[in-house]
Amino acid sequence: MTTDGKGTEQLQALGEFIRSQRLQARMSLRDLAAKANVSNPYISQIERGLHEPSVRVLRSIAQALGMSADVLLAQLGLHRPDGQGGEEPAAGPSAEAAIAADPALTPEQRDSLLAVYRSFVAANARP
Amino acid sequence: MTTDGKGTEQLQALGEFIRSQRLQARMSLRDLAAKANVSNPYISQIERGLHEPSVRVLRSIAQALGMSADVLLAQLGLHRPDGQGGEEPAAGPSAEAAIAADPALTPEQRDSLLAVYRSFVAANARP
DNA sequence: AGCGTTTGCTCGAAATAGTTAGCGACCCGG
DNA sequence: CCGGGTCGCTAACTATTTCGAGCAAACGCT
Repeated sequence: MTTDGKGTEQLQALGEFIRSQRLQARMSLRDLAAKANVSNPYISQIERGLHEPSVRVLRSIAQALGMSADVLLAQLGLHRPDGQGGEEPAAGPSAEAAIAADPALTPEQRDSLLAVYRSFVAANARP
Repeated sequence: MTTDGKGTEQLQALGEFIRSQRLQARMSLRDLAAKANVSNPYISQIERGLHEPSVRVLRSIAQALGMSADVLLAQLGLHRPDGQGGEEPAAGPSAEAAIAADPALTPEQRDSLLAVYRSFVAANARP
């Protein structure tokens, strides 16, 4: 009700993002669950977009993954529900090359960032 | 359990903040409720710290009050649990520009990726 | 082969977020 | 003094999140 319809997409994106981060950190569901003080099945459900976690849980997960909670909240659509800004210059090759060449990142961080980027593009390209 | 005990404070702070903003906008509980598509009693309970609203409701309230949802989330304790207040631009337009300009990403994805990137760089610069 | 552990998942029950209905207190016009 | 209006709040109910217990498949080990 209310304003449903596209929230599901956001949820799935959030879940895939969390999963990609967890795998990148070589953690099992139970590892992450323990580190975040959340039950393992619940993490599983969140990763598959079946539930919308509360801010408390979101914060715990973010902390357990060693990242700011803003990132996860951004996934949930913290900004405008309607992504209409009005300026789309486009043009330019994908960010992959720039990430891979950035000297401010460690190799692991580059890997992680590229993984996230690819997961985004993949999710984006699915019909 | 877990790490509770201070969450109540945050909740009350959030509630008082919302109430003050609502009063400043000369709105009644019912006005705000209607504008945010939430029931009036629930707003009342939130304002008195009896419940922790979900991100969905939080976003609606923020929008109805004409402010960014970040502000309300910050009230909820989004800030660093580690009393470190340093968030600096630092400048390093390496991959940032490429990510921001990538046309294969949705606006939300761009923001997320940028947030991850910045968190990496920040962690990197930390002793 | 077998045993034990770990992986991710499904299925219910408990806790909590959220709603609809309605109450007493207050204000203003008649 | 009575309606009719709004104000914020409480009570009872429904919907959702979150948890604990247990399952099948896949792993290594002797």
